Amino acid sequence: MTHHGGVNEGTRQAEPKRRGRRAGGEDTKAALLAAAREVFVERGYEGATVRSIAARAGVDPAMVNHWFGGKEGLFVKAVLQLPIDPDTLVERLLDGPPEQLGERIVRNFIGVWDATGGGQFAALVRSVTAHEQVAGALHEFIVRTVLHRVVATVTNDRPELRATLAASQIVGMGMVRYVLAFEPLASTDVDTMVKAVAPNLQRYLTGDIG
Amino acid sequence: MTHHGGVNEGTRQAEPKRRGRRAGGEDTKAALLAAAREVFVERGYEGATVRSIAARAGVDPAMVNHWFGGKEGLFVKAVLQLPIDPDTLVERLLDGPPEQLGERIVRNFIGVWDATGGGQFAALVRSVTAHEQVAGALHEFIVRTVLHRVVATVTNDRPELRATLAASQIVGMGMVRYVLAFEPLASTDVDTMVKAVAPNLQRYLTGDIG
DNA sequence: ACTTTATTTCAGCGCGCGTTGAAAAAAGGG
DNA sequence: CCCTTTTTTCAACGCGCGCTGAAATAAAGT
Repeated sequence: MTHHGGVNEGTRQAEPKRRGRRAGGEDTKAALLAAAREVFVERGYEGATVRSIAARAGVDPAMVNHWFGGKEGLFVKAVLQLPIDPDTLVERLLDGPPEQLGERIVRNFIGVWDATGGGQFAALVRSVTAHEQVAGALHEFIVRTVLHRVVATVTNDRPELRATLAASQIVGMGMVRYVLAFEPLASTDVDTMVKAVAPNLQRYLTGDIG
Repeated sequence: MTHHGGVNEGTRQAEPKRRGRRAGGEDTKAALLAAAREVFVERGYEGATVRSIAARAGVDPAMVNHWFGGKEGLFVKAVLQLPIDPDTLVERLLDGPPEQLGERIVRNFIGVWDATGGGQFAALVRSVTAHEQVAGALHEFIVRTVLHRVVATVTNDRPELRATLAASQIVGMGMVRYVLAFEPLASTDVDTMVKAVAPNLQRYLTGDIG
């Protein structure tokens, strides 16, 4: 992996990497973003090094500074970017009968995060340590801009508590499915998950919670 | 959420530090463990530095190597140690009518982790990145040695799925309460939590999950 | 073809990390 | 009291980190 050494003598025939602009079609920025998502997921913010990300992208570490202003900027662009627009999500969740809200939430949640391979969710969670803003972002997204608005349309009985209760089930599902990967839940298909989880979610949203 | 718990040795005076053995009564090992728990919780494994832990304990960084053989050893002793014996827990959970299993689980879970200030749970979760063994330990503890055995006493309908579903609700509750600290759930009293969560847990354990 | 601009590589700086080994100071036994 | 053992501090090592500035090269503009 790490071949370094200033040996000038011997059988060194491999010519040094060419400098200058890349051939057209190669996208350094995109390669860095993809590699960053992978490495941040695998190793967390502190554990992921700029050098390792650049290496996976097949690119010089200095590119991170050139394109993203540093590790922090790359992190924000790569991980903190949500895979779906909140307004679109709320709209989709409210499109249908209120008594199937739980089902739509489970379906959309799994649909969205499964599409990213779960990596983005894991990255968010694993980054909570490194950046307080991540916990804030999760709260802002999951609770305030989505669940709160959804809950408000179906009841006005302790909407904040109901929203966080629902969040606990959703986050828990994400943790077990994407971060901890407990089987069999991690591999269970969407329909089975819906049948199992949606009723509980529905109860948090509209049922009797004491 | 500036939660300062535990040892109050933080304000060590800038006296001319003398060498050699400490005066009797001071326990360097315990101070390091307490500080380590705090810092690992706050910053994760990679983010927590040996120097910062030692500083908080009011002790020289070299003490980490002397007493625990290094950062890794300190981490294992401080964080990976579970706050309750699994067998005791299972015994307590099974002591009572099966239809109140959900309630007993919620009560014991919150009771145990609240007692540590939630710090230990947060530390476990935040360490999943750094050490694969942590995810394994969580699975071993939550699912295999506790939930599995408990579920097996009440049903033989897909016990593994039921156990992981229950785990998803429990882990989710822990995440929202201790790691993400979403309000109002993070500050909700045990009885209210029981009324809200226990029925859903009960359904995962003994109810119709499709 | 020549100039300009955008992109990339490279060498290396300064810093903080985990760790080490020796020396110093307290405690304990004869 | 001296000698040994235990505990602690200290100075410093080697390493890898994020980041920088200049040089090199490809692409684009005229």
